[in-house]
Amino acid sequence: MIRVMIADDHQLFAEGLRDALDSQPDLRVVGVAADGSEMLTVLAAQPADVVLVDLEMPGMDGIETLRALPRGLPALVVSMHVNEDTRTAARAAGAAGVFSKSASLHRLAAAIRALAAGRVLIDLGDDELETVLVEYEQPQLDPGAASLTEREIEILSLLAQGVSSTEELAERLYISQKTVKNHLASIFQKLSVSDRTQAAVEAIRLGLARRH
Amino acid sequence: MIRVMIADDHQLFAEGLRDALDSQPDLRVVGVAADGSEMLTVLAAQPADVVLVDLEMPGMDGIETLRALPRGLPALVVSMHVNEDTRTAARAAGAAGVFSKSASLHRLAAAIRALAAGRVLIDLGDDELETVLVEYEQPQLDPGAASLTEREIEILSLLAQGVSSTEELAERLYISQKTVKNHLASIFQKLSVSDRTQAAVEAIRLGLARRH
DNA sequence: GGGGAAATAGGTCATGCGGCCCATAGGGGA
DNA sequence: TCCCCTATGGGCCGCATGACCTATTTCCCC
Repeated sequence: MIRVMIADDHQLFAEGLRDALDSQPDLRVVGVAADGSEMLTVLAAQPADVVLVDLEMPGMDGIETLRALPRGLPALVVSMHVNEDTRTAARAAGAAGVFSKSASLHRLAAAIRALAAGRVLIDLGDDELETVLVEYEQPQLDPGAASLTEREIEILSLLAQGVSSTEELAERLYISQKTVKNHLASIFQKLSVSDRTQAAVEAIRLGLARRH
Repeated sequence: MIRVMIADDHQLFAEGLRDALDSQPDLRVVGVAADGSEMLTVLAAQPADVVLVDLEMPGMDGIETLRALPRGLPALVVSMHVNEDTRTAARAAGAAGVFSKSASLHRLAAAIRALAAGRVLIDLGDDELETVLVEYEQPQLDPGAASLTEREIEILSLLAQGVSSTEELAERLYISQKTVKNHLASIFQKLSVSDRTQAAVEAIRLGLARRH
């Protein structure tokens, strides 16, 4: 689980980003601050693995904040307007990457995973950056969840939508009820749960509810 | 269920807001567009009850978009910088409300509910606006969910956390297993579901997972 | 060509679950 | 005062569920 902290004075943006990143199964936003000094305060009480910093903030702005961050804590700059000047300034202040607010959530999540894994993105060319982001675009699931088969994921997805009875699951998948029960038994093992209710809760947590 | 559509060229903001609003049990984001003309296209295929429009967009900007919207579709302007000029321009173009991106998610959700109920916020003074937002700050739950008792919500909350067996539920609440089953039966009726798996899925959808 | 994983399907069995009865105590509103 | 709702608890019953084991076909990879 990668712990993320956000510093941005636009509350709607920060709270929206928080919910969006929290809906990634391997990311967890552990704090939201309106400026740099607030983030440093929160960080003291609540450690994080990656921080997102807006450049334009009242009070302690992004560049000052980057300089004040603990060494070894990767910081991603997320700014409204990104150009060569801001990129140079962010690099000099120690940022590990720069993204525009016009970037996609998908790419931002990938960048956060890359930073948490120790990669530095800010010196990469466009092609290299793209390669790294593709590498990290999938959520890093728990070992159990990662070994789920296609069919198992399909059943979990239905469970997460409230299709709970063996009968209806079998009808939806055009297979016998016995096979459904076999798949469920396999799912229970892999997710370390003991019934379909816990499996459904876990499926939702893993973000398997929307697929297919 | 209030259907919401978002037009904003900052993809990260739009996607974050989408996930954040979707996590409100009574709101559903049915479309995200990068500018006004794209939103009009999406609207043609997918009706919405309220639209959120950014003022600063490339292509068809916010004011033009407001003018082009169907009559009777309430629009909320969500802009980076809100001042008297933008407010006047938005009102003239037919916006029902104006919010800064520094507003809180909580207030924005309340404003969306107010707009969906036919209220117009843009002409209100600060105190009046506050009164209306307080009135709409709670999610408008389904009739069934609204009549849940405290104890039933407590059980749903545990279910949503994966506490699924009658035995463990009884232990957690210091009551007999029989009472747990009675509460569950009552929950099934109110939520129109037939087992605890469906109840858990519904509880998570209603946002009951975090309480207590 | 052979080995392994995935998807399919069957059998058995104890137990948990949900449906439908009922009862009592307490609190709050008509 | 009386009634309704909530929380608590019980009994009974039929069936679904989960645990354990075996088997076949297909497909991919070594």
